[in-house]
Amino acid sequence: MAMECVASARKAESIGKKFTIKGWVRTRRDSKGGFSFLEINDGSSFGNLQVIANNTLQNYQTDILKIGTGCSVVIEGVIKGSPAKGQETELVADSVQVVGWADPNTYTMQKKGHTFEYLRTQAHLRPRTNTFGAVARVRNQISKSIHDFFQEKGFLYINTPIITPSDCEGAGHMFRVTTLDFLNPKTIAKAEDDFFGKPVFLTVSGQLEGETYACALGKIYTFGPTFRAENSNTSRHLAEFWMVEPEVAFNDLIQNMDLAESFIKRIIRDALNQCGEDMQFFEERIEKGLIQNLELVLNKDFQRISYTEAVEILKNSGQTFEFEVAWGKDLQSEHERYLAEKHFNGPVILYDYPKEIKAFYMRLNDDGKTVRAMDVLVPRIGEIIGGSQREERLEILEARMQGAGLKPEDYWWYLDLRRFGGVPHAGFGLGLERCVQFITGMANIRDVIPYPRTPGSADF
RNA sequence: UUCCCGAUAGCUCAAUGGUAGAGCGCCUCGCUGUUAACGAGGAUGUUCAAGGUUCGAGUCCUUGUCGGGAAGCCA
Repeated sequence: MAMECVASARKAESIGKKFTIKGWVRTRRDSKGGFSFLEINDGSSFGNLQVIANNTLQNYQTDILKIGTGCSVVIEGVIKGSPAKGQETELVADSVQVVGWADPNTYTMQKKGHTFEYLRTQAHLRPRTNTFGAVARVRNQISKSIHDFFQEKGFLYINTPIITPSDCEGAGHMFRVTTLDFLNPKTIAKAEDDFFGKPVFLTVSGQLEGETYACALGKIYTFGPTFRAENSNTSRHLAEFWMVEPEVAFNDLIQNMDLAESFIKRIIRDALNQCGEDMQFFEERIEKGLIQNLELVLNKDFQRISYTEAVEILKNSGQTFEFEVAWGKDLQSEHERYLAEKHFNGPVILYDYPKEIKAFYMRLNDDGKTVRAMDVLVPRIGEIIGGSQREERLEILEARMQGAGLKPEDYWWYLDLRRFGGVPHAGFGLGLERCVQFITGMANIRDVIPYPRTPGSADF
């Protein structure tokens, strides 16, 4: 990393070296001592590089004194130790070239605090702020950790289709993909006339296709965009989000839990180690106690209890919940948060849920009432991972599909995995944006993806 | 989708039914190895939209639009 960027220029080992820095001005402060301070950011680190621009520069009066927040510049100079507090190094400019001006009367990114609500209307410029720069870097690190984690374990990265004729969950609304013009009814004919000759949708999960590759190649993961047309208006839902879905042949639910736990811990460890300055910012300005909470999750063994045990704990908790706790009912957010935040004060994995509240493909237990499902709950977020051991027995799977109102013949290829060389296998899904929320402490999911897509809103 | 809250200067917000305000940002000047710099002065308004009540509406009523919070669904 001998690149000439702000991140390296800020390090003491760069003192004495000649640098060319290309970036955007955050602030300018003039000194009547005969020079100006410029704070430059180029995205390579959270902190800015302080530049000293002396009034002996030929364009000092004509350009430099007019530089404001948002201007792009190319600056050449030598890195020196900074005589004042606040930064280790500074760049003493030999030349300052303004590449692009930013009119301070119309430029919407001001030097000081904007609300996240306002910045959402400026999604194209918000990456120039401290917060969104930090989110982008941490999100990138998480994506890298995801690939590193699985690649180092020998998983294959599989790209499952985004346009699909199958409905993975058997529930939930999907986005229809069509070339038919619904605004012009005269042209509408039949579904067979559509581009693919049948109804197709944007994927809600790559799991089923992922299973086919796991049942051939052993260990795989998918990592791509996912779409849900649910009318969910919350700080934790997007219509378009990114999901990671590992799938491992021959794994059972316990091995699935082990994988999920080490996976989460790897992401946390990398974020703390690789994004220290960004994480410190989130700790100080976004969520107090964030780092301590992450270290708690990193250092604690995840508690593992069955759904049935969880129901008993909640019933005996003495807490009054808005929603009733009863075996057979799904746990509500308040219940999950009580378990992760109050009762265990740390991450919890719940498993063996009633079959009625879980998907058809989860393996039925011998009790006939529960399935090999698991949810990983963490403090502050609640469910961050959901997964299961898959049903590998053909007859039971067919029966459960029919019980869920699905036609087994529509899933002939999925059932073939059970007909030919079938094996136990297990996997889980992690929503990337929820993971970014968990790591950064950002309260609203719309602020951890560059261009959020939510019901009634697809700007930019 | 349900419930609650909100919409006023570029931004964040004030304003008993009676003359439209402040802080920040911006501009000018001053001061300073400054760093959310500081001090003084200045410019800035279709009060979200459409109706209604009233002598008079930013303020009250109705509808709509947009935003936020909580819940449900989930990742």
